[in-house]
Amino acid sequence: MSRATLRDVAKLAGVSVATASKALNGQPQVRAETRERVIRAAEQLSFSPNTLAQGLITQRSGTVGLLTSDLEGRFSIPILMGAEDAFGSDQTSVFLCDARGDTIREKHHLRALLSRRVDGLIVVGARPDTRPSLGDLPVPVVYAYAPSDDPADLSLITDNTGGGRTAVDHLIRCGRRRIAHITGDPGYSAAQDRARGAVDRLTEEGLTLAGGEVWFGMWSEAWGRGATRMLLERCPDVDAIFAGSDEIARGVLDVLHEERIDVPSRVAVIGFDNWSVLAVNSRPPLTTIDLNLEHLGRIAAQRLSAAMDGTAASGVETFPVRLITRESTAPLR
Amino acid sequence: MSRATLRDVAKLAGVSVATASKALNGQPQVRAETRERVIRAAEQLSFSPNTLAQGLITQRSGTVGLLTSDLEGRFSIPILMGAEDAFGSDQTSVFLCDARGDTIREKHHLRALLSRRVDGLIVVGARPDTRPSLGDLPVPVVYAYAPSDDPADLSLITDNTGGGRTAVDHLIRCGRRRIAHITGDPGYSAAQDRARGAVDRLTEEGLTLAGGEVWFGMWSEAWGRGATRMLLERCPDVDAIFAGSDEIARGVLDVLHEERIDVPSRVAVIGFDNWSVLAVNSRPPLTTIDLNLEHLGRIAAQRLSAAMDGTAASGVETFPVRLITRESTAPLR
DNA sequence: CAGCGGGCCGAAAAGGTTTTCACGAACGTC
DNA sequence: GACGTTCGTGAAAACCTTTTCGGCCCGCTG
Repeated sequence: MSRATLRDVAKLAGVSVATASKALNGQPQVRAETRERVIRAAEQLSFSPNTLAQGLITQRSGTVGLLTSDLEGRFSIPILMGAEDAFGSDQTSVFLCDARGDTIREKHHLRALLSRRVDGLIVVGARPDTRPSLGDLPVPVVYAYAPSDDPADLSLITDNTGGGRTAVDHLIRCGRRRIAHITGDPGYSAAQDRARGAVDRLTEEGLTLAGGEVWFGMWSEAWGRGATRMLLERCPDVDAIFAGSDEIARGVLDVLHEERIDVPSRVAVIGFDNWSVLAVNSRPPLTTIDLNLEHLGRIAAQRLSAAMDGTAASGVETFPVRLITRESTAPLR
Repeated sequence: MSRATLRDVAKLAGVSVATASKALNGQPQVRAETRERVIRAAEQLSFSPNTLAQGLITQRSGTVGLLTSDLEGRFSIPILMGAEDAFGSDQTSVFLCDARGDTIREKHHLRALLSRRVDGLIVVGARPDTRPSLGDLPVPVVYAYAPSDDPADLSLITDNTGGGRTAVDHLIRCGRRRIAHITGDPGYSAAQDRARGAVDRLTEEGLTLAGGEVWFGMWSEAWGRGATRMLLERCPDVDAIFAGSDEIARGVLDVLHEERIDVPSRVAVIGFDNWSVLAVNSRPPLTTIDLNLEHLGRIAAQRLSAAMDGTAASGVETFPVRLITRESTAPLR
């Protein structure tokens, strides 16, 4: 099965390539009967236009690059799906490249992508902290998840502060008053932001954190377990725990369960990320905060399209997160 | 920042485009001094060749398509990484498309990829069962993870039977004799194959499954928990459990822990998949079977390269899995 | 000194498509 | 019957690069 060219189609239809092109592309200056003949010829040869040649002359390759450092991670994939969705998949295909956290590999991929004449670039960081800008490029770029350090770039991020606030707000609405916060590495802006949001909301309510302060540590179940044990010792009457990630929340649940402390009737637990393999399967299923990453991906695609059409934006846009209610939280009584 | 063409480079270097091309591509028929001049000009203009044009004439786009139905899943990503790795990333870029289990979406993506003149295709199924062949295509195809139903195609799969055998073998070497197997949906060939491997190895040793038979159910923690409870009731002296997935294994561990049954001293537990967020974080960390998917991806890339160079293969190749020993198994005593 | 071969370089074709422009025919108008 | 429109079609240029082949200049050989 070999590839037919437009010339083959034209010959079979008895017209010139120019006419064939116009017929297939819906240009008006061709007689209906002729168009019909061309289309039939194309089908008969199962012709499909060579996108490379098209790109060469239209100066649009119909491709974008997705440059990430978080492939096996769970962030780039939803973003990719959202983006794939927003570009019609027949219009635009996406090159996926994983730099694996390595700057020179990133440069490498960048060169390759530019050489392939991608129409735009989406850059997804591995963590929500600011990352170095790629600088001035011949194609539009949007940074998603991790913002660029250059305000002239366009960055799309999730609202971690708002997420912390939402989580605590939900716990308060459940009637909880003694709320603790166990979270990950304090070196991550995500940890800091979520904690800030949580504390802000608590302060509005005239409350302070159970346990006195935020329990920073690591993004792991083990830390969730350890911190929970310490927390229970220092503060046995805690009635809600806001975990900075679903992994941590799993550790929290594990220890509560071990101590025969019922969730949610005695202690409510809320996670962060809505990583479904963790959140759905836990006992009980975990209320958590969803980052809305597919949405972020869709917006990234839209912004990219806009920029390709000449209306580029810049600055940082923050997108709201979403509360997912499951069974690990419930009103008191 | 706009894109320089080879003609710009040639003009700046004071040579013809032909010479410029040869200079940059290391062709011998150009004087060293001239080459030097061209290279400097190229750097100065930060020239990068237009891959579309190159592809047009060499008849090679330097791209491959990865068609999957398992994006948020954990299988395609390692395969993608392996493939990206095996193709030099500067030589070949990969288009990632997710059909989301939808046949017409798959057709759609396929059209788009062929239109983009990909040099080859890797098809990754969502589950290890046989899937329909894409049929005769103008480019080579390799099926990975899920084999094609057409023996004329080339399929690369993991050895699930061998995995079951390896798991049980490990438990036997740990001195266990009363080994149970809790696994997922019996409609998955993976479940059947793993079970068969396990039973085979048991039979060789003159043993039978603790609990009398394989506990088929669902691929979830909840099933792991439920099955374990039933198992303990029917067969309280079980000394090892082989779980058909890490998710199930998590459920198993959870109940054992709840029942204060020590792992691994009283019951050893082994999982399947080496899904690290589950396996590494569990208590204790989970011994499991790794599918070696990156390796599968690398081989897929190699087979594809070979096919592109004219030496196509067909049939089904099975690749061994790998035992990852952590702390949920240990010799008795 | 004629002829020849080797070393470097440039002109041109090729790859597949889109788009512009010119051309011819058919038709209507005066 | 001459002229102006409109409609449909085709020739050719353009996109950017690689590759073939011919040509030029030099130095060498006979």
